[in-house]
Amino acid sequence: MRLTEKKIVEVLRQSGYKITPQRRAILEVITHSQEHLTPSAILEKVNYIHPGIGLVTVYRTLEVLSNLGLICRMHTAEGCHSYKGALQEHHHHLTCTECGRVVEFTNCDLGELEERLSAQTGFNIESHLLEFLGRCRDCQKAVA
Amino acid sequence: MRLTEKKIVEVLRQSGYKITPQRRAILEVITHSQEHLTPSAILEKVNYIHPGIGLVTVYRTLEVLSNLGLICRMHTAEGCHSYKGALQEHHHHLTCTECGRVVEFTNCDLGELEERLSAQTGFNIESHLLEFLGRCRDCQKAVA
DNA sequence: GACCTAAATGAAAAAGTTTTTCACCTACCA
DNA sequence: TGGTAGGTGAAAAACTTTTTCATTTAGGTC
Ligand SMILES: [Zn+2]
Ligand SMILES: [Zn+2]
Ligand SMILES: [Zn+2]
Ligand SMILES: [Zn+2]
Repeated sequence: MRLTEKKIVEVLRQSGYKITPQRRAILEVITHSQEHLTPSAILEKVNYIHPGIGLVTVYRTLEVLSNLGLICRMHTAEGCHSYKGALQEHHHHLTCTECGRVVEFTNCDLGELEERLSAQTGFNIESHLLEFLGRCRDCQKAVA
Repeated sequence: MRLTEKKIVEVLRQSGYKITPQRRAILEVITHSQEHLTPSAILEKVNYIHPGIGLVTVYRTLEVLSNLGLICRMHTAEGCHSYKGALQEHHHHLTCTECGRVVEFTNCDLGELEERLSAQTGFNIESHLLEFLGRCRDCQKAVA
């Protein structure tokens, strides 16, 4: 079940955040939309409800909601760029969130899941994005 | 095996691209680095080898290399922002590259792969990113 | 080696996104 | 009904990415 506006407001209040008309407008847009929206797209929709709201407020609200896990932040195919020499084979990355070290792995085994999803949704799946995040051995030691 | 600078140059030439000193410098940086690098980070390193090279050239070269599949473009944890109301459960997305429609799924089954990677690399894996891209039923029809 | 041309480059400007700053405002609690 | 911590908007700053255009150059041809 998707979180309702009411539930989100409740969590915000419990976490000590104020419920402003701006935040309500942003919540209304997000909870009523099926698609993923960029901050500017959210602003555009919010302005129908609450003209004059600033993009800054959208950014700030999204950050709060995101930190509380109340909205989900998605990685768009374009937009975040970091590059590395390519392996010839299909592969993915395991990245250390502490030091940035990257390990590659080639056996992603997503075929079965992909088939299941394809059958369930009717999508013709063309590619996938997979990435693991964690802490490498050294960085684990460093903390201990 | 990672692609060597020599091999990349060969493919570039075969594809009709010119081999300029700027491109060589960029290739040298990318093929000799273990980490993922942002365009600015690449420029910084390139400038040791070839001072005066422009950031624009870096962007242009990365695009060419990326289109030819000679480098790999990675999604960084920050930087690409699109938001949606959250499901309460852990979930991922299947997105239509044509119309943007998004389907959520909750059974990602990555536990086994995660354990294997963890054992192999010593990483303490904290989270993962998974996303499928394809064409939805409607968009498949539209083409046919 | 000199010449030609399509492709590549660099500088500058434009466009777009995200963050910072700061004076003013307001939700919410006592 | 204050008081105050937290929130807002406008403007500016900081970045990233794209576009434009005049100039240069790699690589093929003679
Ligand atoms: Zn590390
Ligand atoms: Zn894979
Ligand atoms: Zn579609
Ligand atoms: Zn998952």
